Amino acid sequence: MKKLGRPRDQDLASRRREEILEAATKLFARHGYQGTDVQIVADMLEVGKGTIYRYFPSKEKLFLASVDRGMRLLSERIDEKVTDLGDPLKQFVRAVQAYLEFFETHPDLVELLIQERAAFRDRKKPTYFEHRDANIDRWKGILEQFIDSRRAREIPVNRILDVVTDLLYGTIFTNYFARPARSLEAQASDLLDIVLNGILADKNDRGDTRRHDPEEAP
Amino acid sequence: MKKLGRPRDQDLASRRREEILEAATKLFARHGYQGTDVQIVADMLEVGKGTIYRYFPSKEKLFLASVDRGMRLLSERIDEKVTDLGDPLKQFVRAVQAYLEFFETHPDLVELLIQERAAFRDRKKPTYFEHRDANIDRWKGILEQFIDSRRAREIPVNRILDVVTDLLYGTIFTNYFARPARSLEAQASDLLDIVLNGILADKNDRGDTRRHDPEEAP
Amino acid sequence: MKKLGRPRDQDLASRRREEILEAATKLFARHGYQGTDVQIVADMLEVGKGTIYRYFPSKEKLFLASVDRGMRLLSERIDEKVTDLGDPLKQFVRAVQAYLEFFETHPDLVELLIQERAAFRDRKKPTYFEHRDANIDRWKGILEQFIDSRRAREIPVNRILDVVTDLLYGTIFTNYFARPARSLEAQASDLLDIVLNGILADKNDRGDTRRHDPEEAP
Amino acid sequence: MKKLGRPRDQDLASRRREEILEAATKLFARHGYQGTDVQIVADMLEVGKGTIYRYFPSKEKLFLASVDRGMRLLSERIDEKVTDLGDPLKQFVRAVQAYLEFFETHPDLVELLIQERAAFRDRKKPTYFEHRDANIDRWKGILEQFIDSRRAREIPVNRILDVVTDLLYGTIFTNYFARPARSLEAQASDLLDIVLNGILADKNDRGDTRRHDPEEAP
DNA sequence: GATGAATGAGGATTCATTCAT
DNA sequence: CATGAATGAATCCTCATTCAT
Repeated sequence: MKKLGRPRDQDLASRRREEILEAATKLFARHGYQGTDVQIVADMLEVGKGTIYRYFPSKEKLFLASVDRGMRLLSERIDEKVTDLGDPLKQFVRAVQAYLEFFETHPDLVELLIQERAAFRDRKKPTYFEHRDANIDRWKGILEQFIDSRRAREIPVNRILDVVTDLLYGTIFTNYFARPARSLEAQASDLLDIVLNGILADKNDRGDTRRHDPEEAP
Repeated sequence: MKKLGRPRDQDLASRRREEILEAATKLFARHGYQGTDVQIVADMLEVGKGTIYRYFPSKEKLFLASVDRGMRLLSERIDEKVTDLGDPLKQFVRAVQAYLEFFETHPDLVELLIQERAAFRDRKKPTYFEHRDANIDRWKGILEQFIDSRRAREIPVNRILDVVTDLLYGTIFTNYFARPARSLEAQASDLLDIVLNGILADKNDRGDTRRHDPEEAP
Repeated sequence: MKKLGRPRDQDLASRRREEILEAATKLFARHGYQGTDVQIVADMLEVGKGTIYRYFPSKEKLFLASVDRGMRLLSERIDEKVTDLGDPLKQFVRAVQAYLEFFETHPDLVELLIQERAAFRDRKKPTYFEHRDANIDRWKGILEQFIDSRRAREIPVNRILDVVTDLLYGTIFTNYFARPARSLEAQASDLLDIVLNGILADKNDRGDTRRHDPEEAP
Repeated sequence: MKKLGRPRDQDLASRRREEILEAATKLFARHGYQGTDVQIVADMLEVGKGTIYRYFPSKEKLFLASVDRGMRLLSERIDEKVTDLGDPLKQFVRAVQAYLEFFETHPDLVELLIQERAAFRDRKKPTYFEHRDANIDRWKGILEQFIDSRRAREIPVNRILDVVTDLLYGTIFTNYFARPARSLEAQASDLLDIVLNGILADKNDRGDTRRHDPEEAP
């Protein structure tokens, strides 16, 4: 007697969820979190507003699920690109390229990251950093390998990763809202050139930059 | 010849403006743009709401003026620190240090930058980039000098500046909302070490990172 | 001649109705009329929401049927207790006792009566009064008998019934939401003592209470 | 410098509050709590909806303040009528009369009491009982005096008050929604006649009504 | 000049009811 | 028959802005 009547359709449900997240991502990116009425999400999908609320209990949850989906897609993309590469340097380079590529083809996600920070300032660790922290150990391992092989200078991996992740983070924002369009490959290459080689001609030209104290002249 | 000296009212008015901007900065940072009622700004200053509107024609203008004030303070601070330094490398290093220092002591401004992007997504070039663009040529000159002197590798200055400004931009955001507190000097130093020297032990270890095409194996 | 005996489905249907009303009574009492979603009634019975609508055409009808069921149970209970008692006074006393007892064991019905008045203020004579009016003539007869036998004072039975029904009505509400628990028997007894005997020591001590006009002192 | 600008007008504020409560009482009584949109309160007063919210932070608070105001008016009215009467019986009689009178001229309050119980079932002790409890001790004293003077039978005052307050409570509800209009004086008088004198002709005619156990025949 | 009283457009969410499966 | 997916009208409350005092 349990299963009379219309059966619950799990497949339908997850297809719907996905469709809704796709539309929501687009609209939250276009209009911002506050500027997006749940109604317009419903309109875009040609369903009733109540339907959205069947799948997501609130606008907030809908938004956060959209961000999370975006970050999952990013992780998957990077994993795909990096798998099967033995050389740690190659893995590193590919990851940087994949990261920049992903955000170029998914600019909506950049917007979502900003919106999330703006709207949930004090309620939630940003999804971006949650995902970053979940992956960071793997990259520590890869970089350590690379340093152990003497191909990189002996810099604590944490410092390298801080600099690199900050640089990438800053890059996607700047690309997104203040940089004239530009070839991705060129950009990745330039960025890597500097990170890998630095800008100095001579590595000994910089005595006063370590633990520099501005008050105490040399 | 009624009044000698500076007109008193002018002064009063600009002191008021400044007070309002200071309070507004704090509150917009704490509650976000949407979350900040003009009323609470008035409350913090113990004036009527109407008074705020006498000095700023709208909440939007008040907010943008707050951001602008913050960016002006940043520019002034950097200028102060850099003036009188002859060596271009020293100027560069000091500017990076001053920038990071400023945002550490003025975290509210980081928040304001995010809020501005989130709230005025499509209405306005972010104030941050307006200021950056106003200063960038000066830094191009400094870096060119540096390169001409053969102390830096011959990399187009635009590329260097893109990487460095992206890195700084990413750093202040990450510092602001996801990094455990850490000595500023150490951070500046680590960042500069990598930017100046790169992470590779050997500058010839990277043939495949320029204009890399992932599909075409070497 | 397909089916002998009572048609099975008829039975099933009315069992279902009864189950639904039982659950609905509990839930309407717990959450109020507005606060009770049809969904939670379905959930409690582990059926689909549509099933509820198969048995009751609307939430309103479901609610009113719940109240009606409660009042029918009350009437039945009182009839049971009163049948076979010859003495009119005994019948009266037993009815009062049974009434108070019933509402003590069915507090949900008190809540339903309030909810009905609150929600259908202007759309319907309260079910409680419909039932009361249906029974009142019988009690008039009983009381008249009692008065005719000279055991009660010659007071118009309508007046007595008004006072008694008002008192009972007030008692169940007060019991329900503002009285510390107390023995039912004691309560019934106290109430009847006052109604039957009054509170005065001397029946002549009250000249100024009949048709009293506060402006005109005696 | 404190008191420049438009001064706060305390008088205006409390006049407004009173006006709003008056309108709200009428409308909550007419349409019920749920059925009353704050907008229609605003409309009745020809002000904006926001104005209502300036004076009461929520619909709930507005409603509860309306009930409270009603109960305060009732208390005042009874106090007025009872003051300066020496005889405890007279005070009692007058209070009963004033109570019934008040609810006859303020039927809206009856409705509010029902609505309050229906809507705030589990969130709040009903305002009616809060007020009743605040006054009950005074009446205990008065009745005790009366009993001590041997004019009333020796019944615990609590029992008397329970019966009387229940009766009054039941009466106002029944009057309000199920009784054909009737002279108040007559009603008060009938009610008091029964409470004071009881309905029995002979006080000894009721051996089986005290602590009656229906199972055990006499 | 300064104030704070008034306004009302705007937006998130709920839930009774319908009906395709 | 039974179900649960879909719907959208209904409703509370916020807050930027105006302007009489």
